[in-house]
Amino acid sequence: MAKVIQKDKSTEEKILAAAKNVFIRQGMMGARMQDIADEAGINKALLHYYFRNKEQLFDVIFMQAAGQLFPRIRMIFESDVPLFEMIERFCEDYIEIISANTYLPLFVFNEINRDPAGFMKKINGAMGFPKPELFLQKIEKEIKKGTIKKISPLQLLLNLLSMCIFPFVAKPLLLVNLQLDEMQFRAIMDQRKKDVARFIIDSIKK
Amino acid sequence: MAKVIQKDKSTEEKILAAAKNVFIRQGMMGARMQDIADEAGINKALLHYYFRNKEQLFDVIFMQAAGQLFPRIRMIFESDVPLFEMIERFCEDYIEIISANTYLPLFVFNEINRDPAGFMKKINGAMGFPKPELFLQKIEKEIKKGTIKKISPLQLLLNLLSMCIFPFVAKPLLLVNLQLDEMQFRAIMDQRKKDVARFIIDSIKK
DNA sequence: AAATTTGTTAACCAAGTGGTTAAACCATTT
DNA sequence: AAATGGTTTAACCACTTGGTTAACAAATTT
Repeated sequence: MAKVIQKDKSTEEKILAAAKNVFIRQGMMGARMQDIADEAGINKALLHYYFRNKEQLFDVIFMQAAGQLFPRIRMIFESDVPLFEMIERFCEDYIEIISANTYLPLFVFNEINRDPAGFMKKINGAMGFPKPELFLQKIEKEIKKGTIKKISPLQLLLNLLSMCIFPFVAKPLLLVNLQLDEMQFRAIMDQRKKDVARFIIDSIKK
Repeated sequence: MAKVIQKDKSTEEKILAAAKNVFIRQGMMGARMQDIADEAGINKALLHYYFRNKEQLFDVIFMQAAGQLFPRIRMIFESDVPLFEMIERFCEDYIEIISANTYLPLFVFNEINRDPAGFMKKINGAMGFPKPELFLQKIEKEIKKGTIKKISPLQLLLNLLSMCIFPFVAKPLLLVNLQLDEMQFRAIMDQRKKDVARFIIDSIKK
């Protein structure tokens, strides 16, 4: 029970929390090791004691962020449920996951933009990137069955991803432009779980 | 074919072109004045001769980019045409405009994220940010008339923006993950102009 | 053509930058 | 209490950063 053989992790945790904040605010390039140390309330040398250098620290933060997102997306895309249910699940789960870390999408897209090949290598090496093949197949099957309208599966996938992910990318703009606070934004996104799914299904069902 | 050896291009133009590339690749924080000078093929001191400092140079680039986007969006949102036509126009025009500069959305969202209040001040001072009020009103009117389904106007606006803008934010991911080249991406986005409008209208019309 | 203004450069600088070092601190073990 | 070994710090270092200077070259004006 109280078998805490682990060394005291409070410093490491403080560093990770601080680094996450700074990297999100400033990006990999803009982040300063001194800022991270200050935010963690420690000496800069101690950063290098726990994480050899900036890139390694960033990778830990990034993989930690990616690790809490991609595997769950993957599971949804690989689950063998009917198309409409898969759409509903994706909206529900994706928006729920990201609502706890709204910064994630912009953070991830910036990293991909900075180094697309390196990103895929990192991710695929560690956990495998979500592949939407099954989702695309399901769409084609339903079209052939005649249960949904004829539509490009790729375009439908883009629509689903867009409507779930984009509002988080645009969050700072929405907050300042529509003068929303965090709670209102959260409420809108909560409503959106059901709205997006219904919006899509309404559009494609015959 | 490299036809124009840009000797006729003025130094200022060379700087602006170089700065744009570097700022897009590296972001405001990641960009180095030396890199911009190198890419422009000039001495670093000459950069400061034309643009006093980095921030001013960035502002020029940014306002130039914003200036070719926001006024046109504004015009669409303020044009007095029926709802469905406004949706069609938005998809058509937005995707067409951005296709010529696919980097713009991510660039803009990063800047907003870096300093939301400062962004609004800059933009509103210079050109006015597109206000979707008329669009929202039109939706409510159509709902009352009973020509479209009951739907939250804000959610519908988010859907429209998401589906038009997001694919450009996600472009590097799409290219590397779906193994597309620039031409294929362009073709998909071209197809999308009509597809998104129809997708939306199919979903909301009674 | 002389004087003046504009464009361009190499060399430089102060203030950071990521990263290292050596010494100190502190909880256990001996 | 001395020794141990992981943790933390102040001081430091080599290098990069944005920005400046002073001299020079090329137009432009007189």
